[in-house]
Amino acid sequence: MAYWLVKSEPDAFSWDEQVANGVEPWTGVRNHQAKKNLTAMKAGDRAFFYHSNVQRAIVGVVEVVREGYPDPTAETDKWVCVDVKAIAPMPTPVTLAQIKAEPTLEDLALVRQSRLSVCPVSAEHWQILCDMGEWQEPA
DNA sequence: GCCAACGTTGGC
DNA sequence: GCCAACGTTGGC
Repeated sequence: MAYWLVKSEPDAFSWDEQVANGVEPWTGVRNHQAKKNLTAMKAGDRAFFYHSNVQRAIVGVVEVVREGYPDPTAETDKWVCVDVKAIAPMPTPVTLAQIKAEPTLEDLALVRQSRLSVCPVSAEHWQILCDMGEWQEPA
């Protein structure tokens, strides 16, 4: 299983909406590197749900339930989206400031490439971030 | 609101 | 194919 981090501006699409909707298509990616990451996602992969801009924190965890397919919101079929399902919120949201203050996370794609909206997360970094957020696997 | 990073576009 | 101009994203 691979791990990821997906970003959304809460003004456009928030974690609360993700929870309310359950399964939601992750659309609107118009960047080739982000698309590459979306394409590499497998069903069952986990991703952190990150609020950019106003909150700047990891606020929840989602699971990939449908692998890459053409993004219906794109004018051409060259862009890709996946479906993700809300699993649970982070008990303690992990802020960007905390992430930047943690030396073991300095290579995180989120930090190194702040504009990339879909980033891979290594298993080691995933574990560190789960610890920081006091993540508990739902029963 | 400003600015840095980065992607895209278009002239040459 | 290079590079300047411009637009967008996202942190501060």
